[in-house]
Amino acid sequence: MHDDSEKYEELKLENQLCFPLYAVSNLIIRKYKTYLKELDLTYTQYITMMALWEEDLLIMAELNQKLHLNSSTLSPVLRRLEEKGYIEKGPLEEDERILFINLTDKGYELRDKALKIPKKMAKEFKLEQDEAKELHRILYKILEQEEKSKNK
Amino acid sequence: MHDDSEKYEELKLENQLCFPLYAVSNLIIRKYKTYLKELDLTYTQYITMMALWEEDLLIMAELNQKLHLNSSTLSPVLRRLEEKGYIEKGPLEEDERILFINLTDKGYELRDKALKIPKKMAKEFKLEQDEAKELHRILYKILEQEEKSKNK
DNA sequence: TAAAATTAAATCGCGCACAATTAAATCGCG
DNA sequence: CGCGATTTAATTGTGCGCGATTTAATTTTA
Repeated sequence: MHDDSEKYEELKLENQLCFPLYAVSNLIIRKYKTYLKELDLTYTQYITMMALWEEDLLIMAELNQKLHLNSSTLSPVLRRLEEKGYIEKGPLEEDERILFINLTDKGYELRDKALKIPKKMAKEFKLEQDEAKELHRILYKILEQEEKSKNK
Repeated sequence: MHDDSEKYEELKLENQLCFPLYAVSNLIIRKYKTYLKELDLTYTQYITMMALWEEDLLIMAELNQKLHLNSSTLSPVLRRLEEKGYIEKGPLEEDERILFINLTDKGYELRDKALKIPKKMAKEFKLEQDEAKELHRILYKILEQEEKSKNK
């Protein structure tokens, strides 16, 4: 009743949610690497491009919010994307503290090459469609909960 | 019908599973930092300690498998845990290629301090119990799928 | 309107994560 | 036994992720 396994139950790896989340996230990013290498992108660079393919011309603050990453992570990512010629960026004329970011033609063109990646990744993970949907729903519930608590 | 939004639907951030997984994983680790700072642990060091609290005396290969991390990640993590005095490690006598790892007394004692962390984290994320269970189940399904494909 | 406060992004330092390579110990086959 | 093949972990180099700090532009306020 009062042995270790009872007392420390909450500290077991298998009873955490954070741990499988972390492990699966790492696993998926590892899988992406193979395919992203062909596009000369890292995973973080890839999701940054995704955000820009959806809406060209973003400012840093918008990208921070969309990707849940702050400028100390994204600044060097954007620098590398610019060096590769996929984006261009600079201070906004109206307010030079603000950084605008948009795609170059080369960045636009990459979108068609990227199209095959989701198809390939889908084959790697065989979840039932309702499981995938449920996973998606719960994860976004957590993210939205966080958004709300931030805006308080 | 054949406009951009249709063609590139699969490339939208909101249609990915990887992206919310990655964002939630980062978010949770960020939350842990506050509490782990008191124990002088990083998140990766914390899950390493969790593995050892469950089963003292592991070898590197076992830890790799348990944490889904390889030695190039864990070697420096273990070095830091040893520097902090929480673990000790060294070559196994029977086979000096193999690294054994076990807790020091100080490492054992940390377990009681760590006990409050799961309680604090539970308050941060308000998921229904059945949602948490379902999330847990699906994540482990993905991890087990990967295990199997490795052992082929 | 000049100084103080605020805002936005960049920089810095640290610790992962990982693929690729290296180093060292053991195994196994002739 | 001897030596090439294999196994195991450590090292190396790159790119995040993040908190804390810095830098620079704009806004507020006295």
